[in-house]
Amino acid sequence: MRQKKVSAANVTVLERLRTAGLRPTRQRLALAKLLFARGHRHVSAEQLFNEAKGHRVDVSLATVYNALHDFTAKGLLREISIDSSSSYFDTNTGNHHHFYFERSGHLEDIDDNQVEIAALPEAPGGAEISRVDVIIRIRA
Amino acid sequence: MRQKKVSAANVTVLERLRTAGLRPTRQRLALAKLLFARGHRHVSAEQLFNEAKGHRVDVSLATVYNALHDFTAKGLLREISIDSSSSYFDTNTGNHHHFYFERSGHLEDIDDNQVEIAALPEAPGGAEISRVDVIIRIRA
DNA sequence: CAAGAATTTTAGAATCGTTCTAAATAACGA
DNA sequence: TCGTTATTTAGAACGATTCTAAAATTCTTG
Repeated sequence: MRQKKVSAANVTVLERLRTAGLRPTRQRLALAKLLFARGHRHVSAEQLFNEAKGHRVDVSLATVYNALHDFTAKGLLREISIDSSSSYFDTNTGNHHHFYFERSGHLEDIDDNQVEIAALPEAPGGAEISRVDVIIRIRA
Repeated sequence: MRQKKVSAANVTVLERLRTAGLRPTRQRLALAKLLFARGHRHVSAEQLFNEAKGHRVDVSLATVYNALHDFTAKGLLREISIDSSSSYFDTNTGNHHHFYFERSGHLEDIDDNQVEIAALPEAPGGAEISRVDVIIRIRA
């Protein structure tokens, strides 16, 4: 295989994978670069797969699923299921909420500090709350 | 077919269907009775299908799906997609929120007045908010 | 650097929930 | 009752996702 120049983005992504305890394989590096290149994103497996193809990144669909799940398990991504037809993966893993555009299926982040929850019920049996998701559905 | 005694529950359900503009067929009546017999519930299509079988209600799976969607379209049910693996239908159509038990996949209603949202962002472009869902995820 | 162990990738099959099809049946209104 | 319209149905089809088991790659150790 041809030797590839190690760019700054490459190094960063490589370190992120290593730190997360994931072997930085060619496929994971390429997918991580696509995912984390700029700003936060919401992608489905199929979307990422097609994007990879567009960038001449040769990966199988199974690998895209594996990578998305591995990244999620290691906290590099967060999985979102709003529409039952498919799952989305969010590169923003911090506290935040979502606008959901019902017509298009599009998702948009809402910063945590834009939503203020004044009262919440106790979790039954004093169970631990893993997180609170607020989804604002937009009909238009 | 054998003539069936028209019980009070029957009448109520029949009226609900008619009022909603749905023909009260044998199948829809039976499913509606199962759904609305007591308290609020969250059911998947498969669950309702099996429950019907258990009650000697002879319906096809396709009809269960049709009924659930028809009921939802007419406002008798609300559809919820939290776990991407399957959809749930909630007999509680009023304003309320949910506990979601990640381990079991179980859903539990939270009364609207138990959650107080003090601040919400504007919908982009002044779009109309169709509803706000709050999901409290319980890890335990 | 070589060799072995452990992990990852892959194509394609398999699975699962859901929707579609088109024909048979049932409900409605006149 | 009759014709019209809506509903039900079995089974095929579908789309997203997971599984399989073999091949390839990465890591570790010497």
